[in-house]
Amino acid sequence: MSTDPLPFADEAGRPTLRTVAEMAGVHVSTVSRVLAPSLRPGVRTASKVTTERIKAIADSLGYSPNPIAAGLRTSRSSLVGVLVPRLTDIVLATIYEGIHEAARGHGYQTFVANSEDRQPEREAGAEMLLARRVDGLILGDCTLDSTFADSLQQRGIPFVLVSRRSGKHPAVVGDDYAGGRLAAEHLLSLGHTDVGIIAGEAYASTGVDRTAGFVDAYAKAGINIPDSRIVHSSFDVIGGREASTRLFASKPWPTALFAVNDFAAIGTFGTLRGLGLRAGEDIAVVGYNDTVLAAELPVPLTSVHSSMREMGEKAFELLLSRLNGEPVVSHIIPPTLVVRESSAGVRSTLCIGKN
Amino acid sequence: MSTDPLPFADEAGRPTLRTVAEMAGVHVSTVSRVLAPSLRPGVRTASKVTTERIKAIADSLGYSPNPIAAGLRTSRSSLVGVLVPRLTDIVLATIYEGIHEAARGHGYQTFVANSEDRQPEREAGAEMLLARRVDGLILGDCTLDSTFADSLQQRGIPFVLVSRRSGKHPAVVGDDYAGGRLAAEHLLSLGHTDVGIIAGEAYASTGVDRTAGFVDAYAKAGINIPDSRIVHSSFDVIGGREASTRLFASKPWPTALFAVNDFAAIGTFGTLRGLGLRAGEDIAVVGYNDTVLAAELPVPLTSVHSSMREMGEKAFELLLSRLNGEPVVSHIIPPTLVVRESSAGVRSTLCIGKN
DNA sequence: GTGGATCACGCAATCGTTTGTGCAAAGTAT
DNA sequence: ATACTTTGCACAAACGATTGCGTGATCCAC
Repeated sequence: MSTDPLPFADEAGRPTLRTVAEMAGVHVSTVSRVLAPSLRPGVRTASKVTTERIKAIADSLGYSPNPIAAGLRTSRSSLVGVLVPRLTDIVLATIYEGIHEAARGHGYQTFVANSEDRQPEREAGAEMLLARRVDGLILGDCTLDSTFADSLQQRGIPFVLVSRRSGKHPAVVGDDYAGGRLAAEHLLSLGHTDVGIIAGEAYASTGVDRTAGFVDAYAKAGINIPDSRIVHSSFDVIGGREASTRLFASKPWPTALFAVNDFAAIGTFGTLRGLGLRAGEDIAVVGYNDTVLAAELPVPLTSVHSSMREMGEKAFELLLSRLNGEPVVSHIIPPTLVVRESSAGVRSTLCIGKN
Repeated sequence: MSTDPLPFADEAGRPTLRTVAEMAGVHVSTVSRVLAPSLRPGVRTASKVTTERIKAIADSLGYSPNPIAAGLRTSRSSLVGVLVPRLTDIVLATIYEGIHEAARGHGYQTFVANSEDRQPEREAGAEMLLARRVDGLILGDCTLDSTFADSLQQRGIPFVLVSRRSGKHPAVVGDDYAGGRLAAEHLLSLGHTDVGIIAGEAYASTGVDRTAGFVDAYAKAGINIPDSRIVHSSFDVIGGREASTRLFASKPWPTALFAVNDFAAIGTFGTLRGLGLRAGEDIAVVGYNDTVLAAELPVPLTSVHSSMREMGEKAFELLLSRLNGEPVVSHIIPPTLVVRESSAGVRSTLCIGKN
């Protein structure tokens, strides 16, 4: 079944550069130059005929270069590290898939670590990735207040941010402010003057900017949203449930809800139901991210669509530019509003009657 | 701000073994033996005093070994590759988190690749991971029919399966057959005799076993579930919607639904709603996996709980045993049923009236 | 046909660790 | 004191790839 053991193969029996060189009757350095042509100018290649022969032999042997050995020599790993709060958050998982795909397309692989959105884990995760000698970092868990990104920059580590912005560091984010405004204008057009906001974590630019865009759009329409109508929360179902419970602790109830995250929006459904309110009938609910679930819920959820996959892809490309020493410019992806039944027909007057 | 450049540091300015050796006035080999003590018998270590001194210097320098260089020498990478259909599936993401955590606890890191449940991507992903010289593989996307695992075994590559079983290969899975039976017994106890099954992909043992357990439990109760009531689907919301649409294409309608995946169960909600049926009132719905969403949905979803995180952890431990040459025994995790409103009060008689 | 440029390739050092072997110094037994 | 074991460390050879430099051979112009 198995072929004869190759000469000069590695421990696992894989052909090495030497195997190919020996079979082609040339020196390993020639093989290396043929198989991993340096991009730099002034490097001389082999003749056409030798090149073809070497490539043919490498192909027939199924040679694949040992990235560990190459990495040792070049001190480049073709690896990028990705730090996310958690992969079980579908938003981050989708962004990560985008990063992963773009990286693959450029000969890179990705390494991911969860930070749980906690500083010790964040630092430990980054150090772990750096210990693995990643070429650069993509941070999906940056906080507004933290100096973590600053310290990375001081250390000269190439990185970009994704999803959340922080300071002036290069980042690929959605236009969260505009997204918040879209949600606000939609609810304003339906006549809602008393709205509640499930605002997400106060340290994440996503929630903060979406909330700001929403509040400002209301202000522009002459409506002030009091602080009591803005409740922070985690970006998940539990967070939405808890925040909405607080929002509905006393009357009058708002006639519409804006949650800065679809899962938080889903979390409000339980609360509403407990109060005898039906989303999409008695109260309007708008989420954010337009995750795959939004359209398929029992009550399809109106949501601000952000291209998460694209965000991941762009983030990798931005990091790649940075690694190549090219100028980097932050990228902002415009959102769109997808109106569905959770808000479509819920005009404010209907709700006011209920209260 | 920054300290003086270290002598014999690497390109990025990190201290190397040589830096430590030079400062301690000993040879690098001594430092290596102190800092990375070999487990093998017969290796001689340094004296207590030298050991302490070296460790102190390494600590103060913040030395961290270069895994690339170590990997080149030992041809071990302390890396395990994980192959999943997709990380945006929260079930796999949770399993992956479990793997990741367990790996970290043992000094390993993980590399993940998506296979999209397609054979070419599966092979490409595995080859990529192997090219990166992972020490072993954890496959979360094995199919029942495929010979992929067989071929890996023939090549002598250490691997274990997780979530899905295939052949006799070592695996960590939930007891899907028992889980299907739990769901069936619950619905039987509510008097449902005409049930539909959203069975998942025909190539995945999870869906197949859950369905078999369910069908067999019904058979035991003297009720035969016809093939027309068993519809295959993808393991996501869309799959649930499509499958349920087919199930309800003609009357009589089933009075209960068992979906082998929570997301597929959620997908049925849209269909049911379109037909004027309300899950938890007119029809009973049972899902599988008890994902975080299940409890928080507008209609909380009855679901079979499987410990996905634990599954991931155990899978890593199993792989570790295999890597250490210890005997490996497959592990089966028992499921439990969590009853919620989507089925709790839906007795069959109520539904029959509707039909 | 000679000088110089260019081409095609080999040589050898190197990346940072690990580990088999060698060898003094110290310890132990006689 | 001699012989013999143990201890504590240094030496050097790997691991597989990359790359600056050197060197013969070939080519072109004159």
